[in-house]
Amino acid sequence: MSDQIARNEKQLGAILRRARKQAGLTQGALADHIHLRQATVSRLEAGEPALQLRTLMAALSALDLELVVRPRSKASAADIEEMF
Amino acid sequence: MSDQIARNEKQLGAILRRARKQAGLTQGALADHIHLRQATVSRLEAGEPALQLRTLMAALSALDLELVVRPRSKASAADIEEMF
DNA sequence: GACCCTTATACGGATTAGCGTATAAGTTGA
DNA sequence: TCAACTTATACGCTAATCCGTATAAGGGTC
Repeated sequence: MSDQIARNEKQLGAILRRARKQAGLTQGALADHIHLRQATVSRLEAGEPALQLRTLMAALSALDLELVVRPRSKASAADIEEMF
Repeated sequence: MSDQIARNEKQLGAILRRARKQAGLTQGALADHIHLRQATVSRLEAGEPALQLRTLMAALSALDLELVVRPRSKASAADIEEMF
């Protein structure tokens, strides 16, 4: 799988949806884990920008994911392997 | 600089603060760029969890940063650092 | 001390997330 | 085809964001 880069809410939501499915969870099951409603998970994955940061972090945590913040890469992800 | 890993809102806020300072911007200047108030930037950097996702993404964009979502790695120095 | 720049905090008001609950719409499998 | 599961959407409600504006609290220099 290639890098999961998110520069906006929609990309972030799409990444979360893929990760959740890969974990074999439904929106409802994930929502239970993080004590939020299934409707909220739905909106998160849909990329709504006005959701709370807490919702995102809770979902990431439940899916055992972490965020990395880095300068925007100009080149496509494919040609950057490791620089050192 | 090593990876900027964020597993919670506080770490994310700290990363944003470092990035902003490195860019030579004040909270007010950054707030102007993304059409938010200086007070909102302050709360974002303080790691308040209930801020909107839109606020985070706007700040990242203005600082020319992007997010990478990946499986959690082993505990890093950054985690232990802010672990109390 | 006094001054300036930056950051943190406050108040009233408008908008809205997330709640509980419920249901419509979409998807999958027998 | 159709039932079962999953996801998207709705309504009334409470609480909290973010707004504009303003001010208090730090931090540095003279």
